[in-house]
Amino acid sequence: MTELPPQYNPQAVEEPRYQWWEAQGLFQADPDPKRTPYTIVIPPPNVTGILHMGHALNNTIQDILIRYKRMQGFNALWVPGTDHAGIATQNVVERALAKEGKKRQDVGREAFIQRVWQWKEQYGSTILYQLRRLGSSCDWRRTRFTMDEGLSEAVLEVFLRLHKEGLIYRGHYIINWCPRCQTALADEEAPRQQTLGKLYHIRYPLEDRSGHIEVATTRPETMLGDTAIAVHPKDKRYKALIGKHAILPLVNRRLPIIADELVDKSFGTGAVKVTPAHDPADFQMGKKHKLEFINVMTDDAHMTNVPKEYEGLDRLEARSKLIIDLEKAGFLGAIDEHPHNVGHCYRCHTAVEPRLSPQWFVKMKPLAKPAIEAVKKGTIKFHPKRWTKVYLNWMENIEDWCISRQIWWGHRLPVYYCEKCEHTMVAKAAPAKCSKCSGPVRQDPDVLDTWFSSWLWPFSTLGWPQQTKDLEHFYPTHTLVTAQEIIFFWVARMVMAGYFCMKAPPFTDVYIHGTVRDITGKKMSKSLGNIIDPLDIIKQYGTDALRYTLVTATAIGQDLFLSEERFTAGRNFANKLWNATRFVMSAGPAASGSPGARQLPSPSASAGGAQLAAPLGARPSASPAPITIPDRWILSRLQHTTTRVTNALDAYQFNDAATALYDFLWHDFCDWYVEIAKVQMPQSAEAKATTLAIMHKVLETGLRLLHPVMPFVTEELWQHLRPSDAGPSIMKAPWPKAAKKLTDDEAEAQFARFAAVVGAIRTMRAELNVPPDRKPPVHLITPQAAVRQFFESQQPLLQALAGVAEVHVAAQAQKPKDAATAVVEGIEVILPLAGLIDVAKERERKQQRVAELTKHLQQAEARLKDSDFTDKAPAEIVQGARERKQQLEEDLKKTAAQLTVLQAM
RNA sequence: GGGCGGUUAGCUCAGCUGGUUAGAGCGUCUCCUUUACACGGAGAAGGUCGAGGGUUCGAGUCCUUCACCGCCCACCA
Repeated sequence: MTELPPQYNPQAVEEPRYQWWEAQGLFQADPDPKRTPYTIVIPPPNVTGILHMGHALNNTIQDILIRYKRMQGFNALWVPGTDHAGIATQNVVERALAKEGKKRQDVGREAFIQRVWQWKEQYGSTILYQLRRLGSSCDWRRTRFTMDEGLSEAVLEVFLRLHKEGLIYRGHYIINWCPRCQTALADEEAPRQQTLGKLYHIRYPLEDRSGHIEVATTRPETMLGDTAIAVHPKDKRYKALIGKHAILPLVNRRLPIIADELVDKSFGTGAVKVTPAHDPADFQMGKKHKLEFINVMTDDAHMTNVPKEYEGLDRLEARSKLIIDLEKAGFLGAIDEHPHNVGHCYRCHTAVEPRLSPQWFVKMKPLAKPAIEAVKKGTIKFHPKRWTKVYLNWMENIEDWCISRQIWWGHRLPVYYCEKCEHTMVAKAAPAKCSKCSGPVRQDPDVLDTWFSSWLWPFSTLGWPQQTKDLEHFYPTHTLVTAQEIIFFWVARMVMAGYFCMKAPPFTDVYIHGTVRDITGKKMSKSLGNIIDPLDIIKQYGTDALRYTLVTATAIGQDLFLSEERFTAGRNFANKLWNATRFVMSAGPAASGSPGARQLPSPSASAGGAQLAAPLGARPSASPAPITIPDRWILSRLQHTTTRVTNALDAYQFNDAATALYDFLWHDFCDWYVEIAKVQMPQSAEAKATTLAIMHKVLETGLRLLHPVMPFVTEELWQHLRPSDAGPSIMKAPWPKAAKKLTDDEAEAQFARFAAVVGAIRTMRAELNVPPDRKPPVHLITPQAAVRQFFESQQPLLQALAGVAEVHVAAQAQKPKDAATAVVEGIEVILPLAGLIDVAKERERKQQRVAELTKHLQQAEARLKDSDFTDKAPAEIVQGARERKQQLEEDLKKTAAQLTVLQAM
């Protein structure tokens, strides 16, 4: 046993300990039909990712679950991996190319993809190493990547199956187009930014020359692609115009005036120009009303298919010119300032252009059906429950999924076109020639949306489409831990894929945790500069501190607001445990090997309790040592804590589990029991042996319970305390079970009385500024013989913990002079302190106390007088109220008597 | 425009199925270098639980209206 330094140094412990765990193979799990599996698949971080607080929270929670279940004896598997993150990764490499003055088109597709792979090999594991720093106990042998061979096979397989069932089709769709990057962007890749734009009012003459209809637009240049004007069907102002035609200014195209409920009567003029090829809403109207789709912009946002004076102009040049021309021709109305949200390319910040383009889609409605059923039936449960509604609402209104992306990095669509006859073929490998006309074939240039591989993650990582042993044993997985942002993108789609491919749910429980925010409630983000870097925190405070604080900072599913100071709580807790262990170790070994050493006495059924009953172990102890009320109390508290922690973890109430352990280990164990141990141990060899055994047992059990939350410090300390018959690591130590026979209400009640008396004396000492070395005698007055007997037996403890000399226990109160007095739990506490008492001040304090007790007593009496209460409330509540009233009466009587004495002085 | 969450001590938050005198951490104040720990110990101050209404013997907890803060979804051109 080595000497422990007085401060816990996480830096010295964490990395070596982690490497040891990994080297021992403690994270590994293999299929074993004899054991019950518990599986988690990691939400794969982007391969470009670096660890942020969101990851830290997400993975801490998963690790807590996995470590907990592993200790409970489950065959616990946590599958790690990364996501190829199409656009994000392509960007990183494009930026590197840009430094060489090249664009991806300059190097070509093949070479570019080579570069991305090189980048991935070099940097793609960064996030995985960072997850190790966090203590994540993943089975790293099983690390997967969404572009791995096996996972790519799964992607092709599912594409083919969907296609075969008629669930994949090609169609036109309005997408976000970045004219600078020349690619389509998903909505989430084109975040909307508040932009101060202008709202231009333009007058379109009516065909019958009876006047004009005025519309409002933020993008006047799109008018060149207008093919209709729309109004709300119930808009009285325009009702008469529906079915008539207007003339598009400068172009002179004839536009039907249509009615559609999509139009907002209150916006602008209530009439809207319809440009089906350049606006998502207009697109819908275009389809519904069978309008013409005119694309008026090229890939780089220059005008095309327009009158020749505008042909080839940049979109913004065209806008300026149009405004001038409209003005000249008298078509232009008001121009208003108009702040609105415009999508911007997330990497170059260019305003995106909604644009019509051919894309591939998956029909979602048929896939959604079983995914809705599963959640409705409770096969899959959300925690907290409220997300169920969000999920179902989205699923029931699900739209088809656009799965094609115009980038290079990703799974290329297994779609081939004949160069000659344009026949379309879907196949895993390129067909040699067209199946229809034998012409040459080319592959579709697009790749699949990144989610098209991650929706297969729960089974593709276990080997699907092969029928593997892993799949058989570990699927369906159990808990999916994720953030609310990706319920739709990811969670919902995994459920659909699970039923489509496996005919079974991908997981049974979904835990949705909150978003990590800064102290002002903002999301942590680089651009806001409000990041707290988890790796910084790990360096400064240690991984356990980070984990503890994250877990206590959030109730189930609530967002957490972090400031750096909070992490000191976790660091201090780890240090407290460290020192508690130092003390226990220095007090003596747990007498390992000798019979009865680890066999704790259990509480006696007889009153008084200073007597030993049967030991915990199988063999009866040879030399029984007395077991005291505090002994019984701490063991009983341990049982309650075990139950509470277990229940909390089962209910995903991680904060409650962590708090329960903090309270127990810090307050019950360190503040009380360790101090008590210092008194008990010198009393006799037997007392010392028993106290030591209890301290070892309680601390060791507490460390097990805490291990899922704070893995490093608990392992380190457990290695020092480790009973000789335990396994090599706390990771494999069985999860503690609460022992009914050790729960002890009587000892808890007695101890509460004792602690209250100690507290009363301490308060009096503090308030009267009694010097620490002054140890007055104390008088305890109570008519209850059993209580007197108890306090008499606890004299040394009271002396040490309350800082008093002799303890006088009596049934009758004397009239104390020059004494501080208090009443707790019906016990009068009298502390003679000649020379320190300020009678006037004491009197005032006592009066306040009497007033307080009177108020509470009146409340209690009023309550009991109410026959509604006594009749309708449960008997035990009424009984409790009676007892409380009695206690208050007694305390009040005695406090009043003390006041009388003071008043006489 | 829909939906969801929040509003409890100076600050950050717990308080799960309604039941004694509403808790914690941090901060503040007082005392303590007591042989595990000053990343510590002992004690104290500090709250009409956002506002109104309702259900109930009983509401921080359930229902309802409102106010403010925040989030998600949606086609304000």
